[in-house]
Amino acid sequence: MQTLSGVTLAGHTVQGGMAVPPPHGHDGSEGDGRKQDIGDILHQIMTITDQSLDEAQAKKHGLNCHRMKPALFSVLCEIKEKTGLSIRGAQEEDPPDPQLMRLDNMLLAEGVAGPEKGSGSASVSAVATASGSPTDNSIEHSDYRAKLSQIRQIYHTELEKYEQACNEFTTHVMNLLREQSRTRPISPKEIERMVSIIHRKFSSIQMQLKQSTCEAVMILRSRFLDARRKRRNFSKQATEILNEYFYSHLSNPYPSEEAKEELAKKCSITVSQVSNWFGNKRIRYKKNIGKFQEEANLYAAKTAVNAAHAVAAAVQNSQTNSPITPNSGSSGSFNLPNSGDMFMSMQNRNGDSYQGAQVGANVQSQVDTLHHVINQTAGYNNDLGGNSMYNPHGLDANGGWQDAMTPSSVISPTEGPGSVHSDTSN
DNA sequence: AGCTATGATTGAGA
DNA sequence: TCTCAATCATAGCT
Repeated sequence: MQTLSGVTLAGHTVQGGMAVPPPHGHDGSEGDGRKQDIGDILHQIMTITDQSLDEAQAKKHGLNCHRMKPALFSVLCEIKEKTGLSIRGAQEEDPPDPQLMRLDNMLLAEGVAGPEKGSGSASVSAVATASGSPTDNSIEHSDYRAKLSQIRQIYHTELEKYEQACNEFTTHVMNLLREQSRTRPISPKEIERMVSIIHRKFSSIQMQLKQSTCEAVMILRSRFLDARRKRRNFSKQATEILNEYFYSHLSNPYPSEEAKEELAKKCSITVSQVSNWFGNKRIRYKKNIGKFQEEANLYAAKTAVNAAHAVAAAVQNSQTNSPITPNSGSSGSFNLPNSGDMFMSMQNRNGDSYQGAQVGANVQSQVDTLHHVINQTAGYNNDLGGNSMYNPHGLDANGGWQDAMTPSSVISPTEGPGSVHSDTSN
């Protein structure tokens, strides 16, 4: 309990020239009695600490019920306001902290703060766009998303905890101060100020939380980008699968979205990696066809052997009058002879499949084509120079792929396994 | 260490 | 949004 030296309660004059009007009543005859009352209250307040709790409680009650108590308290509150506490008054209206604003903006941009943005947060799409495949559902992206949402979750949980704690503490302090205001002069303004101090303290804790969240996001992001930048050669099997597709679709080496997905699955790589691979392959093949000649022949021969096996099986099937189609058993696989450029497809341009009675005719056509391919392959064996065998006819004079209809994205629905190309017909 | 092959990135263009 | 072309960065080989 603080003593208020220099306060003259008689006439309500305060040291320093401050004059406080009497709370109520203007009658001079009441002055002495009131003076007596106030002196009494002050005395009781000053000696309250010397007494036991029970006694103090009783005194407190007595004081609370004292008729002069409201007047005295309002005077004391005003004195407090106008002396020490008022000095800080002006400084307490803080402008928003620029650092906090920066952090808030950053968290918002990263998709940590603010409303949830579905599967693709702002940063994920930013990173994805930088990588050149915004719609790619690659392992890295889902991994990044998962980790980001983890950070987001932790951030929000912690924030909620802090806010809850802050509210609880504020309520507690306010109740305490209101309670105390019955025994000591505490103005509502003072309570307000105390609340704002509490809020400031909690917001500084929140700032730490925001700062570490930002750091976590930055680290995650840089790790994610580093992992992508780090180059690792694909497995031999993966390269083989990609090359097989490339050389069997040499007239139009633009896999459809579906084909890319399938290749990605088969090679255990991402769709964007497949796109990168084909992009690189097309450009490098075009730049130096001679260098790739041998590779091309190799894969042509390989495809032919696969074709032989498949057609043999198909012939056997048609002989036993089975209603099976050449596609059955491995539909969707681009390794099938009828999925590559070498062979006639079971599917026409509109994407409609030939059925039933047509099977025999198609098998015959495949056998014919196979003869052609096998003849060529034999030519390769007899002529190791080989340059005449694999004709890069897909390329036009301008370096573009001649019947490269439209890049995959446009034609893809009818492309994919079973589209018609003419690599072997020329 | 130097070289080549190859996966990834970037910017322009359609 | 996709592709091309140039380029970067690294793996793997000699």
